[in-house]
Amino acid sequence: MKDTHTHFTIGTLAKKANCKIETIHYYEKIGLIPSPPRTEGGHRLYAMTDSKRLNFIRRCRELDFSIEQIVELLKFIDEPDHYCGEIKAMAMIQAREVQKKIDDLEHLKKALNDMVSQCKGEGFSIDNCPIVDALYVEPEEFG
Amino acid sequence: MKDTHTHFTIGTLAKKANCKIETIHYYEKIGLIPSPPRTEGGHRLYAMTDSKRLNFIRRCRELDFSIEQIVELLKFIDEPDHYCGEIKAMAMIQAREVQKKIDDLEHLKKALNDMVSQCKGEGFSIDNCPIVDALYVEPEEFG
DNA sequence: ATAGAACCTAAAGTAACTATAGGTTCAAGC
DNA sequence: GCTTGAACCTATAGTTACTTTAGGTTCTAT
Repeated sequence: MKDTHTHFTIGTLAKKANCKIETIHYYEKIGLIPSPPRTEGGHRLYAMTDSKRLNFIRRCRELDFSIEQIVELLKFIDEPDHYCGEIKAMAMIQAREVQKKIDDLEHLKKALNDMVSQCKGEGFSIDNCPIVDALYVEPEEFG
Repeated sequence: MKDTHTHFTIGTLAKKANCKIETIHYYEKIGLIPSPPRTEGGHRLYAMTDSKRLNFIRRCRELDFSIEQIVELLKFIDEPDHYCGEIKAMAMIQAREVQKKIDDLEHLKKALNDMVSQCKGEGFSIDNCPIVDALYVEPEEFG
């Protein structure tokens, strides 16, 4: 019996991280995750650490972080010799970025909800739709 | 004197819609906006209708609608027999999507802030990182 | 031993633009 | 009328973060 609890194939890793095998290949190619050991035949073998790392990456991607930003975040993890001050500073910068993104999205949400609440959905034709009107905004200077 | 009030060049249109000339070229190429008439020399000439349409497209893009979704929205606008219920539905779906993203980001922000306040001086490794722990979600079946 | 699932590499395709190259036209100033 | 430079033209390549395709190899279960 193989030690399937501590070592698994790329397909299993993909399922664990909820992504495709090709995505893992891609991350390896760009150096976001390390090249794992292989079987005799060349199949990749992963461990829990890899799963955690990939999971982190995928969650960050879901949150719209760019690969470049994730590289930065992973520095927190990959360089444990960093002093606390540096880590703190980077985490704070990252938190500010996140806040900015939240603010942007709140704005977006409000715009969408405003449109929705002004529109009764029925009885309005396109010529008389608040959503269309809301989106057809002329710029101040070039009307 | 040219009729600059009703006809303008691509550069002017770009400014009106707050986008680049190349983006307009691109939209024309993919058929999102019609090919306008040209001058003798081949320069594109636009009218107010074009400006309105492009403005609508750009606003939708700002709201994270995909080009494909915008094609759908424009169908509703181009076919006056449609009611705006469809547009409302799409806006609602979009708003829900945005809310989900906000919730995730709030989570991440908390994780980052927690990390800042928990930082005591040692570095974090992959197995000992508050951010990773906060983001790592065990998959249901594959723990 | 063999079938088929899972894996491998390399290259091309996708969305929604952006950037570059190299040439043409237009409008203003002399 | 001529020149100059901004604005425009086309076509192609580059960007990000993957996904898809093609064609071949390995692994595992019967």
